Amino acid sequence: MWTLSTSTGSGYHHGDLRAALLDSALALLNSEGPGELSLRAVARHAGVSPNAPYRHYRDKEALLAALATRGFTELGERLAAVAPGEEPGAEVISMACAAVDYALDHPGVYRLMFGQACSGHPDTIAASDAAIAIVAERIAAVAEPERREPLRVGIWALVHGLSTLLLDERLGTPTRAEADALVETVLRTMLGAGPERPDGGSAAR
Amino acid sequence: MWTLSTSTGSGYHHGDLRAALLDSALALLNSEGPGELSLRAVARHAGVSPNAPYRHYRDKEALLAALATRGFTELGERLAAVAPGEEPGAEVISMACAAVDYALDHPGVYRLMFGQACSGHPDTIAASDAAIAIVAERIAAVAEPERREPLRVGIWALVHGLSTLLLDERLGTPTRAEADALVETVLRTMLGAGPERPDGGSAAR
DNA sequence: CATCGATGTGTACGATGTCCACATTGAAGG
DNA sequence: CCTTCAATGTGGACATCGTACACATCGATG
Repeated sequence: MWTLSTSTGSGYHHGDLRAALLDSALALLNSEGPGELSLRAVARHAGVSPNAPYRHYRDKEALLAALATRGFTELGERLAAVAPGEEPGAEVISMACAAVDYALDHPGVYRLMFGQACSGHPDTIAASDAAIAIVAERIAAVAEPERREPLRVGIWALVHGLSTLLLDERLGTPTRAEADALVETVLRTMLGAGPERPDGGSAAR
Repeated sequence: MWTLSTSTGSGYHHGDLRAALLDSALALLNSEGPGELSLRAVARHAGVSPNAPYRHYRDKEALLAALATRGFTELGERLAAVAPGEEPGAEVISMACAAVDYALDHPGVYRLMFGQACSGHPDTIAASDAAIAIVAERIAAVAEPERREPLRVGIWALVHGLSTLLLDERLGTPTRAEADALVETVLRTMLGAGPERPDGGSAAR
C-alpha cells in the first residue's frame, strides 16, 4: 500500500503522482494563467520527468480537465455550504457571492473551468452540472415553476459574467468585501428587489 | 501608394499584409479554437514566411489583440444598429440578442475577445469600453440614475455569460431563433418584466 | 539610375506535446 | 527467499511552435 499523501516515495516511484500533478498544476496555474501552463513545467514542479504524467493522464488536456473537475466540485461544496437564510432571496445572493469569491480565490482554475480546453470533457461537465443543480434546488424553492428555468440560466450566466469581469479587472480592483457588495447590488437591482439595502454598508464601489 | 485591398502585390511584397493576416487569423479561428491557432499557420494561410507577421505585429499576442479589437468594434456596430424600439425595454433586449448573435456568428473571435490572452491590451480594452458605452447610453435613457450602473454591469455580465454558455453548448444546441427567444425570456424574467410574452411565436429577432 | 527604408525570407535556437523503447520498483506466487 | 510481472518513471527523439538575427528584395525618392 502506498503512502496516502502526496510527495512521498523512495525516489524512483513517487507515491501518488496523480494527485501531486494536480497540486503542481494548481500551484503553477495561480502564478500564471492557463495556456502558459506547460505539462513539462508541471512535471518539473512535481520533480518527475516530462513523460511521467502520461502514465496518469492521457493528455495535457486530460490533466487540465481533471483540475477543472476538481474546481467544480470545490465550487459545489462552497455553494452547498451557504446556510439557508431567513429571507427567501438571501440564499441566492449568498451563493452568488460564494461563486464570485471562489473565482477570485482561484483565478487560474476558474478560467480553466470555463475555458474551451476542458469544456467538452464528460467528467468536467458532470461536475459542472452538479454545481448548478445545487443552485437550481434553492431557486426552485422560492420561484414559481415557469420562472425557475430562466432564473437558473440567468443567474448562472450573470454570476459567471460578473466573475469574468472581476477577474479581468474590468470593474476596478475591489476588495473581497467590495466585490461581494457589488454582486449583491447588481443581483438586487437586476431581480426586482430594487436597491433596498437593510444595512447601511457601502453599495457598489 | 499600395493597393488598398488585400492580397495584391508583385510576389515578394504582399500589398496589405497587416489586414490580410487578420483575415487569415479570423478564418483559422473559426475552424479551430484559439490556443490551437499558431502564428505560423496564419502566415502560411496568408502565403508568407513564418517571420513576415513580425513586421506588422510585435507578438502573436499583438495579432490576437488586434483581432479582438476588431471584434469589439464590429460588435459595437451591431449594437449601435439596433433601431430604437417603441417599448422602453425592447431596445435592451434587442441589443442583448445582437450581442449573443455576434458570439454565435464568430465563436473563435468572441472567445478571443474575452480570453485572458488579449485582456490587458489597451486598444482592446478601449474598443470593449466603447461597445459597453453604447449599451450604457440606452440603459441610461430608461432607468433611474442610481440603477444605471448596476444595470449596466449586470446586463453586460448576463449577456456575456449567456453567450459563453451557448458557445459551449451548455444550453443545448438551439437554432438562432431559439437562442434569441431564450435570451429574451431570461432577460424578461431576470428584470422585473415577468414572463409575459405578447405574441405566441418565437419572440426576439 | 543610385540609394534607402520598408517589407519579406532563411536559418537557428530553445521550449513544448507526445511517441517509443528501456529502467526500476513493489508485490504476488512458487 | 527468490522469481516474475504489471505498474510506474526515465531518456531520447521528432515535429511544431514562438521568436531573434542576418540577409534579400522591392517601391519610391533623389
